[in-house]
Amino acid sequence: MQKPSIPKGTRDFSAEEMAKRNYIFNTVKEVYRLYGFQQIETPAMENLSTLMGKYGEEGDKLLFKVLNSGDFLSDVSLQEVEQKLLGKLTTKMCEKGLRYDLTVPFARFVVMHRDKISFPFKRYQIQPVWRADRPQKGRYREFYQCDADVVGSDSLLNEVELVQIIDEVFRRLKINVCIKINNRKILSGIAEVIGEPDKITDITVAIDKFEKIGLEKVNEELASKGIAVAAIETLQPIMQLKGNNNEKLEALKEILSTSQTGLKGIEELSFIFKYIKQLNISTTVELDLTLARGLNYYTGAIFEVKALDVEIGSITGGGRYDNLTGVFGMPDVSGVGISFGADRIYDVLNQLELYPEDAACSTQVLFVNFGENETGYCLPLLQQLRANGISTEIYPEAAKLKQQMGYADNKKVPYVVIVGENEMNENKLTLKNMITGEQQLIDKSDLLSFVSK
RNA sequence: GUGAUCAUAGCUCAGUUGGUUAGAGCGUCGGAUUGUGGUUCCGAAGGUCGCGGGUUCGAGCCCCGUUUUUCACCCCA
Repeated sequence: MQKPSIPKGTRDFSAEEMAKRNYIFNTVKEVYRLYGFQQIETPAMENLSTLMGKYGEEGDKLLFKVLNSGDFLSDVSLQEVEQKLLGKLTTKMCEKGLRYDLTVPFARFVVMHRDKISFPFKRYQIQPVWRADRPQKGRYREFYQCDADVVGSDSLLNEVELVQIIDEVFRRLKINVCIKINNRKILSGIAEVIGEPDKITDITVAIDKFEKIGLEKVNEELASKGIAVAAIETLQPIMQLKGNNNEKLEALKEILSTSQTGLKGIEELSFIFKYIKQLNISTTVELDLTLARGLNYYTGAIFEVKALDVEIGSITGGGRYDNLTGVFGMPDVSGVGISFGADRIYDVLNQLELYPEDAACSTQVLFVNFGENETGYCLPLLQQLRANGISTEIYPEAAKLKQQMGYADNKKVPYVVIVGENEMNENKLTLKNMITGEQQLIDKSDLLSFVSK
């Protein structure tokens, strides 16, 4: 006998866990719908050519590849195997891979269906993605993303709406969060001003760690990437800018006065903050210059959401990316989007015990099974309850009553109906309330009113 | 990819310096109670001590390898 197991970094979800997860998905879906987003789905597998090279060198390594069916060695030469030319071998043995995120497949979707899509296109997508990463806290090899993106619109109104969506979702979930916002153009401007415009990626990756590892370590990392000492020094006051959002933006205008790109970024953020102020959004929205986000395709605004009451990484992120579909031959289409990290939100809700009570229970009424005659008497009653929206079941076998009651108890069924010979003769039934333990003999026709409260 | 760490019943975990027949709680099943669950009492089933090799008279315990768990780094949600 072999012990069953599941692959590293994957999870089963129990009935109870699914109830909780669906609570999150449904909340996010409902808010997306309210803002006019439409749902799409794409396949779990994409052609490897669609995925490769879109997530950088690291990303390519983390792609799950799907072995060709049939004779997958047909194109492979002995020499390639002996020399372990892994790159060549995988392209010959695998032509498909599991999706790594929802954004790239979406870009592919837009390009393939551009004839049927009217722009701007607002889509949302809630599906699992896979990464061959080493699992650790809050990190899995299979996890869900809940993306919403607008493509084909440069308007900053989209950014404002996304902030509203974030605010709305977390208000509904009762999680206290802080929305951090920054702009890639400002980061580019900073890189220009300190005289290291080519090192923009290294700089953003380093300062993104500011909150986690502190100023000193960031400086060390910057130095190790070959950033000039003078440049690092110019960077210090910028990283530690104090004050409210407007004060920060004013200070930045001075600092970035020589950078056209930087000033454009400031203008964009000012627009967004202006509307957020008018809309009275209750969540704190903070300009955080150390927010960079690893993904390199962002070109404008970038967002990140942190839970205030739980120590966990970001639970939502997003941003603006110009030229999303360029790699697939459809230039000049800009997109902006966000992604809720459902698995981390799940952990937050669990730790804070914020799930509503009714997320757990399923069956409302269980009918005890005493045999054929009694079943015939009960089935129409089940039908009637179900027609009235009450989830109802009858125990499938005429097992011992003790066992049937135990089943109801385990499943937390609040009402049990007992019908035996006595009840049938009187055209009645016994209704037991499993919470109080009380039971009473009632008229068949009164059942619905008793259990529908 | 780098560095740690864990693995004993379905689950959570004990198990002394290497010493006879590996234990507990929970859960499951049966009974006390053949028409009454959640409480109580009695009883039972359930183990290749992750896997493979080694040291030893003797290994759950020591050594090596491997897989798995968890965690940190890289990167990321």
